[in-house]
Amino acid sequence: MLDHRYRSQRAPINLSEAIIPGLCAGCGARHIGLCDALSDEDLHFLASVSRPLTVQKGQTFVVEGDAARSFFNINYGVAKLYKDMPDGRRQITGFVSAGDFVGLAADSCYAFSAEAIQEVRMCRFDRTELRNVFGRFPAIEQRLFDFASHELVVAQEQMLLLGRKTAVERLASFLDGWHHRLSHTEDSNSGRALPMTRADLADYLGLTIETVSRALSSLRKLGVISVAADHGVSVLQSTRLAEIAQAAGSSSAKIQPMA
Amino acid sequence: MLDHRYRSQRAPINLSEAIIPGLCAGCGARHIGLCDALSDEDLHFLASVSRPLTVQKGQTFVVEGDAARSFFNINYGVAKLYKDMPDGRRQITGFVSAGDFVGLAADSCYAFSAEAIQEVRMCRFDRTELRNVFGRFPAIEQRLFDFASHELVVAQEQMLLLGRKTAVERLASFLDGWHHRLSHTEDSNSGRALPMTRADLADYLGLTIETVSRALSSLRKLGVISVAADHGVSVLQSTRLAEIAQAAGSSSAKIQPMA
DNA sequence: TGTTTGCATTGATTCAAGTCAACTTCGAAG
DNA sequence: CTTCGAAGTTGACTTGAATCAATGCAAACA
Repeated sequence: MLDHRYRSQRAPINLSEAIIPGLCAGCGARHIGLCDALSDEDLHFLASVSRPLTVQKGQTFVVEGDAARSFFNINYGVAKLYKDMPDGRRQITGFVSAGDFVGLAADSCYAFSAEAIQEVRMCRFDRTELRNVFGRFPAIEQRLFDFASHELVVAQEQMLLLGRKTAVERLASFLDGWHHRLSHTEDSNSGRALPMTRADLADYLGLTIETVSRALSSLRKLGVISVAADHGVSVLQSTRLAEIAQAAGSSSAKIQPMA
Repeated sequence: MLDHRYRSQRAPINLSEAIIPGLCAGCGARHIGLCDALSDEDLHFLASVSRPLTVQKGQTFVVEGDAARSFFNINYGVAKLYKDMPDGRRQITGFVSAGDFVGLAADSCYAFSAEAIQEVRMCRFDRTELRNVFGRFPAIEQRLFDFASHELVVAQEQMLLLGRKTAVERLASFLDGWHHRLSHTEDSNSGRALPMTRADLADYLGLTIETVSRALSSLRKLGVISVAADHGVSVLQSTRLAEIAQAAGSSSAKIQPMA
């Protein structure tokens, strides 16, 4: 319900890529919060501080520790953000898709790496121009602020997941969240295969691929989801899934002893 | 080193509490990023949208799910932010102290609860006035944006900790971070007892109190820390502690086989 | 058409952290 | 001074997820 603000904002404008390189055709400027008509001067300015960028599946476009020169706004596709430990352990901190900003969690250097798990198209902004962009388009600053606040809410939710939930609860939480995310995007075909591999899920949920697989089997056996031949996951009972995710119904509704 | 921006900014101004109820005596407006002289009109405005607030140790001042009407800036003391599950499991998402903002991770409702673990003094702002405050003091908006970005970096770091680190690594990471945090605050008496209980540590690190205790014993036996009679923790070898926290030296410098 | 290869699933076993329980210490209350 | 209770430590045992290992399966390829 919250994602709505970030994902399903349809603007009447439809600026071609030829005019504003940084903004994709078809979606215009809606992703970055610009919904009003823009002056020629504004268009020229936007074109000067942003560039379109397409990265292929598997390609890394942000490397943890590199100087944080760019700031991205995703137009199409899904990418994973992650942190690696020297011995190879990896934690995926989030998946980003259309409308999301990438590059907030950065000071002089990026605090994470980013890799496309599908073909990803985005606008790249020069980070040094960010203040200027904000000055000219306060709507973008506000939108970015709201996005950051929302990311913090999501991050706290994820900390609860990683610190306190069981494997099955983690899977249920993720599937529940992804399900909602899809329903707010145009392509609400909830029966689709997930764009990420089991390894990505494991790295996101703080588990191993084997445990992810077993947890999916558990949920399947409970009749809450179904797993297709291509490993795609469909939610059959979304309410039940949400209950498992929040551990509701199991002990929150604990019967009070009479004594 | 990053905390420096948020914690050790000393402004020459020293506005009394009588003039601006929302700003504490002694620190003036530096916490919220106001370092220039303010006009009478500005002072009056600030007084109208903010109020000073003191909460005692153990007192909860933000409840998850409540309407997010206020926004806080901590002046003194330490508070814990946390999320609870219906069956009692708890995850502390962070500890906040002087200079920190509380209330970012909120939409219409707070996404977390907050409880003072020491006496805490803070400024409370009306959230509906936030836009007006930003409009009048762009420095605050910028500071808040920087703070939010930094919180995201910290949150991602914590996700890595909760998802992938061992108990000892988690403790080492926390102690290393707290050690740095202290060194940037005025009272850099690194031999101090931690303000939080073992239970708080456990809820922050996704462990049980017994495991926290055992991990502290491990680090003590390694000679990296010492634990005082009052359970206060002192760092003896900060470099070693940081290495353990990042799992460096164990396998990152793995010797490459000759073959 | 068979082979390879990358994912995914499932089973057997191990292990790090959780659970249960005993004990210590210390400060506050009586 | 004694008692009490909260907080912390340590030990014995259990368990949920990790690890190790085998197998399935379909797309890519020779």
